[in-house]
Amino acid sequence: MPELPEVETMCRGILAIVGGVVQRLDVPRGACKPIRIQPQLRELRRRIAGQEVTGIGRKGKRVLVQLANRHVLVFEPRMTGLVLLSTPPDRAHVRVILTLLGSPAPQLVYWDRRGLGSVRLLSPGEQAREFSTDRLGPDALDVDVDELKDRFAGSRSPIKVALMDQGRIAGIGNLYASEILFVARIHPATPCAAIRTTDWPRLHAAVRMVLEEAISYEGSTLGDGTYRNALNQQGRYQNHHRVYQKEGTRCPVCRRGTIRRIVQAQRSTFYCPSCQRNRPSR
DNA sequence: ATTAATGTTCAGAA
DNA sequence: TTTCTGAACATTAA
Repeated sequence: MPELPEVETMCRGILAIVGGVVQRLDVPRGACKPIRIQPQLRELRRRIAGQEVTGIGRKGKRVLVQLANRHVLVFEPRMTGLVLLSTPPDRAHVRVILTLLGSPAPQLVYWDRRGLGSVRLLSPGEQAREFSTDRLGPDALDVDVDELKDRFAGSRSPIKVALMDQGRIAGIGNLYASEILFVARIHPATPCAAIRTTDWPRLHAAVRMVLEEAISYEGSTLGDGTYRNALNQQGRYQNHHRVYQKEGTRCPVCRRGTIRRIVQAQRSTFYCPSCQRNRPSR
C-alpha cells in the first residue's frame, strides 16, 4: 500500500533522527516469522555501530537512512510496513528497533503486520548495483517528459501496468496509477506505443500533480487503516481520490460518465469511460 | 473450517 | 526480450 507519497511522508516524518548516532539495533522476538534482514545481524550491527545518521532519502517506495560511512539502511515497506518514531499499532509486529544517541528522537521503529517488507544495509557498491537504472527506474518525481517518454513509448503493455513497473520509473503503485491516468485523461488499457505524442506532456504533468497533491495530504490511509505517518497519524488523501475505489459513482469531472472498475494484471483499475476514451488498439 | 482477497516485489516460466 | 504466474506473509471477510 505505501506508494511514493506515503513513503515520502514517512521520510519527512523521521527527519528528526538526522544527526543521531547509532547505538544499537534490535530485532524483537515476536510471535511471527522474522522479516528479511541483510546482512546477518552480527555483521549488520558491526557496520552501523557508532555511525552518525547524515540524512534521509527516498528511492521509489524505499526509505533510505544514510550513514556517515556511506552505507545506507534501506527500509522497504511493501504492503504493510511502517517507519515510526512513535508507539507502533501493536507490539507483536515490531520487526526492528534502531536506537540512537544525541538525536531528538531516540528510536526508529520498523513495524510490519504482514512482514513482506525488508531492512537491508547497502554498501556504496551495493547501492550502485541495486539502484542502477535498469533494475530500478528513476524516481517518479525526478523524471522529465523526455525520459518518461523514452522509458515507456516502445512498450506494448497497457499504460496502467507500465506505470506500476518499478524498473521504468519508481514509486507508482495501484492506487496512484489509476488517479494519474484519470487526471491525464488516458484510458488505462492504452498500449504505451499507442499513446499520442501530444499526450506525453499531459501524462508527465499528471504524474507530478497527483503525487505532489497526495504528499501534501500525507498520503492515503485505505480501508484497513494500516498506513500511518511516522507519528502514527492517518493520511488524508483518501478523501480526495477522484476514481480509486469509486466504482459506480458519478465522474467528478464530466458528471456524465460513471466510474468503472476493470482488472489489469490481477489488480483493480478505476477510470471514467467518458473522460478517458482513447481507443486501446486491441 | 476452508477459501479468497488484499497489493508489492521477486523468481521462474511462458 | 517481454510478459505472465505464483509465492512470500498475516489478517479479515465470506
